[in-house]
Amino acid sequence: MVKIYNTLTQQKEELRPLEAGKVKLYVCGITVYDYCHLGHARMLVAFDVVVRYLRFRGYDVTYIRNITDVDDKILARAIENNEAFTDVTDRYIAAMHEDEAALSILHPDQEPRATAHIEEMVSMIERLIDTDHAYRAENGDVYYAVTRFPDYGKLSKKKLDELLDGARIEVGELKRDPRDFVLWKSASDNAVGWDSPWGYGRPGWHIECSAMATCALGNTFDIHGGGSDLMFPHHENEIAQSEAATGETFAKLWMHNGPLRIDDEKMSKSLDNFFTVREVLQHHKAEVVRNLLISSHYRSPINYSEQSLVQSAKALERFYHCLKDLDIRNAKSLTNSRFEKAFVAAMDDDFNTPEAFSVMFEMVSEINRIKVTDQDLANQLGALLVRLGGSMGILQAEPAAFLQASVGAEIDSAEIDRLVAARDQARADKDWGKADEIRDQLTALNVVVEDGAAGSTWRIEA
RNA sequence: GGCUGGAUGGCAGAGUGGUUAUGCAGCGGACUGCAACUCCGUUAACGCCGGUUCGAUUCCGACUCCAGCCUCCA
Repeated sequence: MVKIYNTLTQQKEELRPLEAGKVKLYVCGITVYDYCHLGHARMLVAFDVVVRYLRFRGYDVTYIRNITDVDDKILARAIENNEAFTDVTDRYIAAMHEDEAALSILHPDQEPRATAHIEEMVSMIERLIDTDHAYRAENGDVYYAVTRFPDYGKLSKKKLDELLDGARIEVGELKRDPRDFVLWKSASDNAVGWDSPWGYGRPGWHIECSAMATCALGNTFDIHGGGSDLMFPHHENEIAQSEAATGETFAKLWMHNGPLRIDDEKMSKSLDNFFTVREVLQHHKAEVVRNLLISSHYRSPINYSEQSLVQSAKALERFYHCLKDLDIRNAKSLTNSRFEKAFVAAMDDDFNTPEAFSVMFEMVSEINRIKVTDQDLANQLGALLVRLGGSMGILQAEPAAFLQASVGAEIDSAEIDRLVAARDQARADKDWGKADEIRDQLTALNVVVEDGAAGSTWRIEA
């Protein structure tokens, strides 16, 4: 029984899909005007774990994550670079797919783009105008009349009159109410845009998700997710638009992942602490980054720092060290063990990855303890460990490959093998001085040698 | 100012009305030529003040501090 924290009700709820065994999930994706940053990665990984785990639990998940491929920032970037806005979006969509692949993020089942759903947006806006939830301003803009939706604020727990205090009144205001938000922006004929009943223009940001989500999943679906910073106004507005247009509940359950911080500061361009995924992956193993992103609960803030990366790397080293001597491939995963039950209980409880990790580390201890005396059981436990790790998208690499991989510096593994063999010979000759000298050379290369019963192995020190 | 969430051992980070989270680090021991890896043992915590209770880190209330959102934002 999977329980998920619902932002709407502010409590954990049992997952009861509309259709038994099937989960329909919509997540707000990325606006593609630049490379993905670590905050994006956090969101992508958080929902990747949701999808992987629900599938692990036997659910048939339909995962939709949109791409915002038209908006002011994209258009500004296109002008800046003197290129077509589609050149900008094509480039960053391709880059996003590369980043996702590197971080072992599964493809959504559909990746709808805003520009491919203008028609649906227009017809939704028409319905909103017909029902007096929206109005056309003099210049062709269309606004949503927030006061016409009594439930406005139910997701972010804001009261309409409280919003008035903070609302910014813009110069040349065309809105009837400062809290209203734009559904359709009029545009000059030479700008990017589409024809509409209200004139040439382009859609507002919020309407695209309402249109694409209902188009792909129906008026009502199971889970809607996104970053916590999207809760207001984006998700609040999605609810207002969709529920006013369809008269039905939009998403039953809302999930929000917590923010990513950099060295204990909010990540922002002004602080110049903005890391892109590809920058980070030049210096760190993708799995280490991914593991860092799931080592805290998805709703908590995560701090990204050199220290937290080292911790993540060490945790993975412990796993892979344990798996290294096992024969996983020919082992059958243990079923129904107390470990699996504890793991499932942890993950069923709102995807509690830290608690799941504690179970997995207990498995590591157990495997290390018995691996000499009961190789068979150790292999089975190892297979289980890999299977459980798979439900979170980790531990799928070859242990030796993980341990000997290095990022950034080129490693000459043949040379290392030669040094290790030479040291082994020196040890066989009981020439400790020479053996230690070679080890010093290896240490200088960031290589740690480990002498085992079956000979010496090496790994790259994180 | 409003709303939401948080304050746990040296660090990271779960959880629980009474019993070891877990990882890293520390300490003692085993293993090792010495290490590394691993194992065994071990130290150490629940912001502050009240209340409920036989008993609270865990429930309730006040307080202090922190973060996020209220503007584009994953």
